[in-house]
Formats: sequence, C-alpha cells, structure tokens
Amino acid sequence: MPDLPLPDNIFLDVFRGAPTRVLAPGEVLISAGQPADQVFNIESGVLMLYRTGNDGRRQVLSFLFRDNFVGLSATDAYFFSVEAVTPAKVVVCPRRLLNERLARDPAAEQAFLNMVFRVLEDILDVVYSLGQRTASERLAVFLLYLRHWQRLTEAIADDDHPALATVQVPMGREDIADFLGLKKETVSRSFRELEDAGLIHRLEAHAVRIDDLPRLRTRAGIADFASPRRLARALG
Amino acid sequence: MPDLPLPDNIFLDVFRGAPTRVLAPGEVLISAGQPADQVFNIESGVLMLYRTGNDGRRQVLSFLFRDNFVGLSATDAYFFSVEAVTPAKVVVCPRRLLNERLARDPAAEQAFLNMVFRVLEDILDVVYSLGQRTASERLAVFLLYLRHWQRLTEAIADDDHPALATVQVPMGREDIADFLGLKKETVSRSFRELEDAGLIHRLEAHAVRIDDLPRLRTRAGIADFASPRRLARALG
DNA sequence: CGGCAATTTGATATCCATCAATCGGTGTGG
DNA sequence: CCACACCGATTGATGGATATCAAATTGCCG
Repeated sequence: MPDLPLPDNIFLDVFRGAPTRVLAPGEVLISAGQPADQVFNIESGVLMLYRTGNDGRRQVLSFLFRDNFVGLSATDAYFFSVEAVTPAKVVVCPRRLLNERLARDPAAEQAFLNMVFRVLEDILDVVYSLGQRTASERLAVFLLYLRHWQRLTEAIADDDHPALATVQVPMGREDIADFLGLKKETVSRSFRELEDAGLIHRLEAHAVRIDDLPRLRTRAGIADFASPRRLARALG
Repeated sequence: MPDLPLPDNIFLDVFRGAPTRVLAPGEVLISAGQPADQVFNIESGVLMLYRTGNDGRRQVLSFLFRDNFVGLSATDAYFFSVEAVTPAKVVVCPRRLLNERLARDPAAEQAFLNMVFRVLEDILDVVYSLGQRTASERLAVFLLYLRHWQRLTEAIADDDHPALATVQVPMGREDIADFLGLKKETVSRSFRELEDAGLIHRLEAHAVRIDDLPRLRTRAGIADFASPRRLARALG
C-alpha cells in the first residue's frame, strides 16, 4: 500500500521560499478585525481559529493542522482570530500574491475553490454536532477528528496502523470545551464516560488510547471524519 | 435613498433561459447522496437545506431565500438535502454549464468564490450561535436573520422601513427547532420569553411584530445579520 | 361547523452548567 | 533529591436550562 500523501493543493506553491514565522503556544497569529492582507500555511504544530463575543464567550471554529491554509476571508478584514495551541511554524505570504496566482492559473483557482468547499463541508459536520449530538457523542466525534488529522499529518495509509491506537490531544480541556460547545468539566466527564464504556483509555491529559474503534465510531454517529468517502476526498 | 438591490452575482447569468421548476411545500429538490449534476437558483419561495443522521435526528443547516444559489458541492454527490418550505420556484442549470462559465470567465469565478466565502462566514455565525448562545438568544438571532432576508428579498433600503416592523416566519416550529438545535416546545417558550420581555409580539404562528429592535439586537448579541458591515458586503 | 394538525402551555425528567474541593503532574528552590 | 507551590484536570454536589411527556388551545381547511 502506498504512503498516504497530504492533499497537494497546487496553489500552495505561492508559499515557496516564503518567510517562516515561529509561534509559541498561546501566541496570536491573527486578531479579528485586522486587515486581511496575509495568508498562511502551517508547516508544523496545531493552531486554533476562534471567534469571541462581547461578553467573553468564545467559540473555537476549527483546529488547524499541518498543511492547512489559514486566512480565508471574503472581505479585507479577518472576522476571526487564530492562535497557536502548540509550538508552531507557519509560512507567510501576502494575500495579493495568492490572488494574482489564482487569477493567472485556472487550475490553481479550481484547487483553491475545492479546498474552500472542503472547509465548508467540514464546518457543516460541526454544525450537526453542535445542534444534534450529546456531550459524549461530540467528544467521540472530536477524538476521531484528531485521529484523522494525526493520520494525515503522519501520512499513515493503513487505518489500523498501530501508530493510530493512541491519539494525541494537544489542546487543553477548555479549548476542547469551546470547540464542542461545552464546559471543561463536562469534557472531563465525557472522557470518563467513554472510558467507563470501554471505548478509550486516558493515558495522560494529552493522549488517549482507543480501545474499541468500531464502537467509538458508532457512538460518534455517521459523520466519521475518516469515513471512506471523506478520506477519498481528502486525498484528492 | 436608492432602492436596495440584491447582490448581483454575474455568474448567475448561466440561469438565463433555464427551465423553471415549481415546488410545493415539503417537496424535495435535492436528496443527500444523489449525483451533484445540477445547480439551482431560487426565484421565489423559501427552501431549507438540511442533513439527517441515521437515527432520524435532523439539523437544518440553512434556510434559502430568493436569489440564493443552491448546489455547492466539492464532490460529485450532494452531502445534504434540500426541500421547499413554502411554495417555491427554482431555475435549474446543469452543473457542467456553470463550471464552464467559471472556467472561461475569471470575473465570474471571482464572484462565485466571493459568494462561497459569504456562505462560509454565515455558517460561522451559526456555529457560534449553536455553541455559545442560549435558546432565546438563538431565537432573537434567528428573527433578525429572517428580517434581514425579508429586507433583501423585498429590496428595502431603509432599515427602519415600516414593512420591516412585522417579520414573516414562513417555516414551522419544528423546522426552526432543528435549525437552532432546540426542540419545538422550547422554540415556543422562547417566543414567549421574548414576548414577555416586550421585544416582540406574536401576530400569528407565521408572523411576528418587532416592538423593540434595539433590545432585540442586544439580546441577539453582536453578530446581527444586518449589522452595517455585513449588509455592506451583502450588497457589494 | 367540525376535524385535524400545529402550536402553546403545563408537569416532570434529564443533561449540562456552576460552584467547590481534591487530585496529579511539573517545575523550582531548598 | 525532596518539599512545596502552582496550574490544569478530575471529581463531587447542587442548580438551572432544555428535553420529554402530556394535555389544552389555536388556527386552518374542508
């Protein structure tokens, strides 16, 4: 079986030779309201895209992993914030350069559009989770989502590969809670619930062993982040 | 003050002379899993885009209004369903034609991409609502959202125009509930809560009078669907 | 006018949030 | 090397918001 490549979006070549920026955990890359004049691509590490309300409520809209593109915006100002969860490296490129690249090359534009569609589709999963799923179901989906990204960033072809038995959970409970629309205590209790059900085992706060993948998938419901169709798409 | 035009997305001209399809309430336009070989534009009426789980849970992802484009998909199969809420007319066009149009015309492609961005941004609002807002806050946001679309489809320039004092609520309570991640009884109670607070008044099940727009906006939180920035963009 | 479906309202149950310890690692200074 | 302090995670006890179950009411259409 061939190694599993990351989706190669040809427009990403605008980042060739672009400067790298190193981020410490918690460091802010994008602040909502700033002029949207740069785009980024993640070389390593995990970032978090979120939106905050006036009253301090925060919704994490997405976690971002290696080779994820950052900086989608319809307008000339970002409408979200992005910060590093782990130490991270991103490459930076003026937005103008990307626009020119897309305008010149229909194939690149097509690839870019497809990426935006994938983002859109992934967000619809999140909407379904937030609207319809219970706390432990959301956590089950989330763990499969982390496993999916771990599989992609480590380019693992085999779904049963032993390296996927333990899933790294780089972010804290509060960040998970703000992604899943829960409170951090509820996230803890949901971990326990999945553990008591024999689906997972907490190794430490930032790593989980998956004991029963099929039942974890059942618990999560259909929209498994590594379902065959989605994976086929992710691999382009 | 000039009349307020609908956003004129130039790529919509692929629908010129295209056949019209008439839909009765509840009639399904798109069924999840079908080959995604057609795209649509709404001429009149209200549609509903949703996703269902194996167990019958349903999440309404979006309501669709006049001049909304339907059929965005990264793959060759739809991953959502669409049905009519009210009697509706849509124009139908082969997806291939749109793709050719976009490939030929960079300006059209740009306009299309901008539309997709707007959709993305709107969905992020929904995610924030589902993750962070209470029931009555979600309903407040929803009523402003309906008001916003009513304003657009009726091309009303003035935000204080008397025609906007009453908002039509074409969909049933269950559909609202499945959009807001609530149950229909909770939607009823939230209507009552807003009414008791003096923000709105229920005229009938399908129409609401807004008594205190500023306070309704406050209740909804910042992401007002008709905030100046968003509106400027929608009209762009 | 009658009957059916949708909505509203009421009573109760459940799940998640909140408030409050306690536990457990990690890093530092003695 | 160990004691201690700190911070995040877990667990416990309780409260509150929403779901569920069950009428009662309204509105709509024949």
